Amino acid sequence: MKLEPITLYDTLLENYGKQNWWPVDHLYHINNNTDPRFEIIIGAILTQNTAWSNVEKAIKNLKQNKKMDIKNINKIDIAELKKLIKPSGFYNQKAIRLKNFSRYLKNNYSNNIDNLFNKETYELRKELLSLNGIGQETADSILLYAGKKPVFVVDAYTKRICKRIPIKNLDSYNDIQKYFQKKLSKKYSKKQDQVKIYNELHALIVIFAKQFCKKKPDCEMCIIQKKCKYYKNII
DNA sequence: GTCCAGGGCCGTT
DNA sequence: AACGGCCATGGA
Repeated sequence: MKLEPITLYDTLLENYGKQNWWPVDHLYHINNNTDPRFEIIIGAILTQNTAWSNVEKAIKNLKQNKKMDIKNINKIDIAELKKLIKPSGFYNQKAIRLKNFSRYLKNNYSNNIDNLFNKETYELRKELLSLNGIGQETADSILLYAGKKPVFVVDAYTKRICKRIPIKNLDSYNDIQKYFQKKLSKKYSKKQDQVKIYNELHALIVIFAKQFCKKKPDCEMCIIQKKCKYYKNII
């Protein structure tokens, strides 16, 4: 017995509703003209193994200092950048990673983010992965949430529920990603539909796993216990 | 005080 | 290929 990705999606959607990620600060965009894609990319780097509540503090600091823009990240003194993003943790390496990306966008795409996302998706993915500080999840988050590319994001939660529920007994990032994309694209063949469901499902997995399928799971209240082998084994 | 968070890199097997 | 140590803050 296993839970199909599409069934997981339907169940989570029914319980949580649409998430409409990436969680950008909408109030900010009313008062500013910065491209939200910058905020998504910067947030994707800042949230590496970090609680989003801490990332929000760093983002707020960047905004208050008008640095929520790749061009300004490129100009800012790195010591100042470290200070602003400090609440997000791992701030020494993350400052370098933000600098890396900003230099990359300037040198290779003339600071034009449309040029970046006009590139063929898997060519761009390979390129992002070659940057120091951009791994698979960060690259795919950038491609999906900023670039609207049909790429499913796998994270620690996805890996956990894959094994625990189970969905399919897979370990590697690529295998899990391929499996979800194969299953979901069967029902959603159009690119924009895939973007939408990959977007929603990843967001739903995050809130679901935070609430129930934690490292120490809260199975008693879990919304998918009936479909979960792990739950059936512990009762 | 302890645990953990929307990872990734690097060195060692 | 796979694994362990490391990076750091703030909330539960």
